[in-house]
Amino acid sequence: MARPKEFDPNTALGKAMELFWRKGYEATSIEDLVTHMDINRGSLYETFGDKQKLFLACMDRYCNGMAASRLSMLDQPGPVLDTIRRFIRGKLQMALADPTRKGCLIANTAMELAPHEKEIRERVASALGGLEEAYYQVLIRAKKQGELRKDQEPRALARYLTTMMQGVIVMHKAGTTAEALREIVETGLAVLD
Amino acid sequence: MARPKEFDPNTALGKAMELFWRKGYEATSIEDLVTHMDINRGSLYETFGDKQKLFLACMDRYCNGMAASRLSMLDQPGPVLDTIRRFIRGKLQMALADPTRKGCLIANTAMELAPHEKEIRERVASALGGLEEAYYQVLIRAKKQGELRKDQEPRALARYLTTMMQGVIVMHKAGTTAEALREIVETGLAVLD
DNA sequence: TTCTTTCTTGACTGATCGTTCCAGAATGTG
DNA sequence: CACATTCTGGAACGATCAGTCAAGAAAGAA
Repeated sequence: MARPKEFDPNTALGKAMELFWRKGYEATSIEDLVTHMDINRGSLYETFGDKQKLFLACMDRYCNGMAASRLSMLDQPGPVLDTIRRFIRGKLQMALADPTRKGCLIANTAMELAPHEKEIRERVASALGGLEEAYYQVLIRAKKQGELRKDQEPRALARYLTTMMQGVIVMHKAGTTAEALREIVETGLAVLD
Repeated sequence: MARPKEFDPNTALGKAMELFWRKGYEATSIEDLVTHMDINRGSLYETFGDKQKLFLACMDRYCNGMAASRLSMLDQPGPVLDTIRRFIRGKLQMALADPTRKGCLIANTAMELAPHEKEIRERVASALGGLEEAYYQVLIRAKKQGELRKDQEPRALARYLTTMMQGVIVMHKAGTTAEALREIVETGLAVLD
């Protein structure tokens, strides 16, 4: 009869995600992971496969969290564009509340690994596409409710908003002040006016 | 009498910069550098110090190139805002012409190392500040010539433009198409309208 | 030609890398 | 209690890491 695991794979995966998110892929060693996840290296390999498979699982875990976050913030009553403004300002607040300035795992990975790893590039593109699609669906409603001008294209705006927030993440990691970041976001949101 | 070096330190530095720019800091080994720079490891250490000092020298080299590029594109005649538009579109063109999608060394470094390395964070902030300042000087002229509305703040717009381009870099590395990137940039430039 | 200084070549060091493997422990059924 | 199966702990493997060092080569002045 098999001995049950002494660790919870899901909890361990969450811890691995935190570490990869903060340090990146290359700078995170198996030793780092084993210590942070509080499991032994044999269990890590048996449960997750290898370092890259673990990383991919972490990206999935992160994207699941993002998807839930989008659902809870975009499906809200009131003026549609305000929904987007609140969502984006909320995202900025969350980033500003993070003293380690680890940014977004997807953006981090886009920069570090996407140009070199096809499977990772596809995962990143899929994640960004999901975020863009969420904006798009909301902007379509905004268009229908007359909140957008004729020349304001939902798809273009959705892509733009996704991109702008990536830029905010880069500036945040570079050390830009909270005040400056808020100003940048407000300036960028002017595209919706 | 000393034997002269068989390699040109400036040429070697340029090659190191290319490699760090493409692969990042952690993923680039001394072996990679030695091979790519076409010098031997003793010369690398004797000339540049160590890996991190070499990296910092590469950042300086990159920033010098950026500064020259800004000068040559921002000081131009004609409507001032068009100068910025051309500069940004030119930057996008340069990025799109790069099959390796290596992005911008400053943005890459902001994401990979800035949160963890104080000196690197300062260098990154300085570089981004220089770019922002260039936009700012041009936007002040635009304001004076009546090309900006009263509510359009040069400093806010300068920060915003710097940020938006970081976002474009992330999306480019993530695999976004040229068409989509052009649309994003045009949408983002609408803030200047 | 000799001598001094510096360069190149590449071996070497100690540490760490990702991954595999083994001994002993723990689990639960028969 | 015995047994089969799985888990934990952590050593070990082969490779690579950043950085150091020694032998021999090259340069040019005396």
